[in-house]
Amino acid sequence: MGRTPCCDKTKVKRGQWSPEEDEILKNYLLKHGTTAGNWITLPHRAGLKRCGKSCRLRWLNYLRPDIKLGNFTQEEDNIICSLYTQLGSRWSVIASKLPGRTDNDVKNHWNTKLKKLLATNANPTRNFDDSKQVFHSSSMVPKEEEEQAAYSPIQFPFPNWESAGVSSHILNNNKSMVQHDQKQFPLPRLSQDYSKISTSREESMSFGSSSVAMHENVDLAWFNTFEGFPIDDEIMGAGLWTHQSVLEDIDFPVTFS
DNA sequence: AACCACAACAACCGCAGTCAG
DNA sequence: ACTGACTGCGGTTGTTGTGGT
Repeated sequence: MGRTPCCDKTKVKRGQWSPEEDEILKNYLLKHGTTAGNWITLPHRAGLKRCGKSCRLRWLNYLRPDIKLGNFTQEEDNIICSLYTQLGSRWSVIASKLPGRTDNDVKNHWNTKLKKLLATNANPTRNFDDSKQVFHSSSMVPKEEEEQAAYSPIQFPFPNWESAGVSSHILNNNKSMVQHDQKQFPLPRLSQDYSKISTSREESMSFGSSSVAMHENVDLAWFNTFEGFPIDDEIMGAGLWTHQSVLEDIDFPVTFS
């Protein structure tokens, strides 16, 4: 026995919403709210020939008063990319960090723009050239790394890190000390074998304003920024998510390869 | 102008979780 | 504890717009 359909699809209108339908739905929900009754019966109550799920989606994604329309900002892009590396495709959670944005909006934006941007920026074959303090591609890619890349297209926790100038901050502060949360610990030296760093969903995490990747061959690689770290406002404005709870789970100082 | 390819966005579908009866 | 209604979510598809040839 199959699942009971939520509505009779032969009797409901489908496809694009007309301005008139939008107006009816918006007026009804502004007057009665979304909690008076359920979504299934709402179309009938409001006088719409639509599926309840369709009404809900239309309201949540486009008609709500607090919806933020228009292009995504660079800051929002960075937040999405950063959270995607940590959470995967949990669009509703990611959208909750972006006021006014919906999960559908974020998902579409990722699928049409950010995923491609990432594919361009995050070449999984990159290696770090310590002498030149840059990353470059290598034609020699171990099979293990190819498999890792296939598992997760995300190779860096912050896909725009290079264009944002993050690498220079990492590299210029190898010997610095930073202070954070009453603790002192050395900034790590980034592994020269950068290609071994994995940021698969299980292995990556973020804390403070810093994104960190862990790997069996690289105890910890410092990617981005840290409070107390001499970074500029532009990068701070990238809006990387603070995850204090993770910070509390880490014993400092950590070791670096 | 017509056609095609691609991008962007809107909407749908079905599954899984939640909760009340 | 079980069941079904309902909701929320993420994957996918459909539609429209735009730029190139």
